[in-house]
Amino acid sequence: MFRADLAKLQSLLRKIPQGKITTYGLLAEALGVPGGGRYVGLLLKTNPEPEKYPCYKVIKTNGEIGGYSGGVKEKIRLLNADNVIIKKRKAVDFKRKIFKFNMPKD
DNA sequence: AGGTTGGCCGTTG
DNA sequence: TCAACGGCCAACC
Repeated sequence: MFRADLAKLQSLLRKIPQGKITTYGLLAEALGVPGGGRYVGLLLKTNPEPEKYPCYKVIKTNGEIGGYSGGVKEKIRLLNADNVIIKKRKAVDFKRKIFKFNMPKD
């Protein structure tokens, strides 16, 4: 289950256009695990392949950066590179940068 | 607006 | 099988 979800996770993350971001909860829903935000974080932290997909685009629902395997500072820097302004470890106007996925029901 | 508490889902030992 | 842990979330103070 772990691997399968991770694969979907990668697929979803790759759909995120530059300048946009998403949240753990949102991803969880897209994965078919509503409320499993923690699960998503777990996936990203245990099987992190930053070279394969932009996991730094994933932030918390309230706009906070959350955490990052490579360090929050790094995450913030990457987000800034994606036109996402971080202020006081929170994303500015993140609400309109959130990318909505198509719920795969499969 | 910021800190704490309990609950969510799934993994791991 | 049980208990503890997470890159979380929402409700409460």
